[in-house]
Amino acid sequence: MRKPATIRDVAREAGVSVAVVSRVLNDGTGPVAPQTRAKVVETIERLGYRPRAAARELQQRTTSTIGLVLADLANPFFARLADRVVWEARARGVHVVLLTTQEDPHLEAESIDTLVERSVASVIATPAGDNVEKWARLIDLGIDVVFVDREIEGLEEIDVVTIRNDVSAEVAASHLIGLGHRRIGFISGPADTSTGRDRVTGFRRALQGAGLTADEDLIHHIPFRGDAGSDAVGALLNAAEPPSAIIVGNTAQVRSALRRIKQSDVRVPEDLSLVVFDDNPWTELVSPPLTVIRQPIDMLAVHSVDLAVGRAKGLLPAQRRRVEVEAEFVRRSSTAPLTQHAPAP
Amino acid sequence: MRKPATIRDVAREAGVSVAVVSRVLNDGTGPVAPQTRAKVVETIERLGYRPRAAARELQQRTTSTIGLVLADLANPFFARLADRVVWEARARGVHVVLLTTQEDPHLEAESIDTLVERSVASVIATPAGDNVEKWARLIDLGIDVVFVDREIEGLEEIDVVTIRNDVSAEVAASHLIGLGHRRIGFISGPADTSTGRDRVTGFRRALQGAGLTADEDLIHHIPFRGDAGSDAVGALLNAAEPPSAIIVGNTAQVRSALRRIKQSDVRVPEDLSLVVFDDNPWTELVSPPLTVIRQPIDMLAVHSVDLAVGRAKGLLPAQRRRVEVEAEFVRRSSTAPLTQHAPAP
DNA sequence: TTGTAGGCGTTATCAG
DNA sequence: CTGATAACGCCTACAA
Repeated sequence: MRKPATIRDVAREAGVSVAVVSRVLNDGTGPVAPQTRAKVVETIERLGYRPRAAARELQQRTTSTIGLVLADLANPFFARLADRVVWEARARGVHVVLLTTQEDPHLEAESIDTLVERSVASVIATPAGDNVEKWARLIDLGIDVVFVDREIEGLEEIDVVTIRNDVSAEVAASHLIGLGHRRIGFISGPADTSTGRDRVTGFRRALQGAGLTADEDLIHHIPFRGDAGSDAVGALLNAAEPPSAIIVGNTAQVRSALRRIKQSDVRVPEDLSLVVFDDNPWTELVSPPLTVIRQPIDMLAVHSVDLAVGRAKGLLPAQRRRVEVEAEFVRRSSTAPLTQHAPAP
Repeated sequence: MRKPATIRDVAREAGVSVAVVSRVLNDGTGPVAPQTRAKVVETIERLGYRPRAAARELQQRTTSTIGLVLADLANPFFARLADRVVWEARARGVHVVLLTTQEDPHLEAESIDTLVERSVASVIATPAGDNVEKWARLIDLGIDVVFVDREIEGLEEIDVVTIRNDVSAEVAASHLIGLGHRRIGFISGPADTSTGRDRVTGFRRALQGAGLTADEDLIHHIPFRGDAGSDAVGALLNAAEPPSAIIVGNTAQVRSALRRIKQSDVRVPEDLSLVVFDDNPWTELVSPPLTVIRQPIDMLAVHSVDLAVGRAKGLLPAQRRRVEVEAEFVRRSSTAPLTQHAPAP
């Protein structure tokens, strides 16, 4: 266990001053004679010297690190988002500190504090609760925040990157209506989340557009965590007048919902048509392959990182930006035209 | 955008010296009178002061950050591992810098350099290539490394946390043999990875134990990335004498392999029994539900973090530690007794 | 083109 | 119990 070389070691070893070494380190900072540079570079190589990030960050005001605050990496949607964000960030030379909230506002608050301590350059987050003041404090400290996928109200200066949740839900519902379905169940996220609300809004709009009225009993707002998807499906299936189609607009609950459907004796799509939010590696592996709304995760990641890094470098106009990317409706085999209800044998 | 308060601001505001503030910050460092402490705490609260991590790290030699170097977050196995690691780390008050290698040794090498710069306390990694010298350098700098899931040779002082890959594969194969299968295909990871090798080793052992000889044509080493799983299945299915069962020991390729099987007209488990490595949220949602080897991700995470943090705090015996946790064989419906081959109608 | 010196915010070591 | 003050490693004026 050797103690790492410092800039001073390099300077001494190369027979120059620390200033010169510093200049070749971050070149463009000042002039360095070609041969001097060569000598320094060689020495750096030989000593295996690497500038110490902490020292650098202390002296500069900012960092080359961004914070990524996600709800839950076990959810494939967030996992793939993280994957792309890390990738895009690396391409821009920035590191990612990863924090998860498990949808818990308290943990989220803690995470925000952590990010302040680390004085990250900026933050990409899926807000979980209403830590409005906490987020505001970040902004106030000059740490730029980008909300991705979800958003919360009461914050002016925060960029947002998301799909058009209302439109996506509307498209899904219209598809089902076009197939003749009249009673459609909708399982959404919590009513106090933007996605939970917006998707229901779009759903309602589709119904209205078709001259239908929404049956409130068919609309379920359920938590992201836990196993409520199963219960919601159960309630829907056991309703006096059960729906002929269900849209699961709560990505985290798709699995739970699907399991419940499999356990029952309803057949998809013969007895029940199904559209779920978010495509992922297994939606086309199940039987039948699922009709889905596919979020363009790459785009979400690219824009988030662009904004986060761009803001940090101060090369974006002050005005808050809102980026809405198109989600894609992918029809597979879990949706079919409404038929006279023929109970399973 | 206010500039954040420093320890000096707090000291001045509270009418004490910075030393006192520092002591209440990390208490146990020295004595502080109760009322003085109260005053300081109040001031800290009022000013919203948070100690700056960079300054702290500069002065102390170490960090409360660990590096997590994973191959690919899009793989649910790694995603869930990351989720648990972040969780366990937080429970111990440490942060996680996440880096992905995409299985690329070059990116891995870069990642290691990054971790040196950040002077992380320790690193948890799934080694991708043979960056032996790079890893050795980390060790040499006093940064402890824990390999999880995989390992590479030539490194003495690195802790390893993994399942018993050979035994797990052996169990899977024995299960199939017990069902009467004689020709069993095995799709593994690259031959230059520990998992890729060990699983095949166990597979061979099972065959030998049953007095069978392995047909080398039925053993495929394929990359983790890309779509080779599909090709491997194709080759197996189209062999002159195709296997009656396949074990997919390459977690990342399960999906690809499964897709290919679905496209073909072989029925699972009637025509082909199937065991795959690693359980995940969708293995029981597909038809038929898959028989799997389930890795105890929680355990992998707990032990990795324990080792990483424990080492960093220097409270572990010097000797390298090797933790092997039990994987679980979960029988579902994708395996069945061998029958006379009855081609699909 | 190169070198010197001050400071970034904390912690730690001593005296008071 | 409390208060100066010297590091920690790097960057950046400012001098030479």
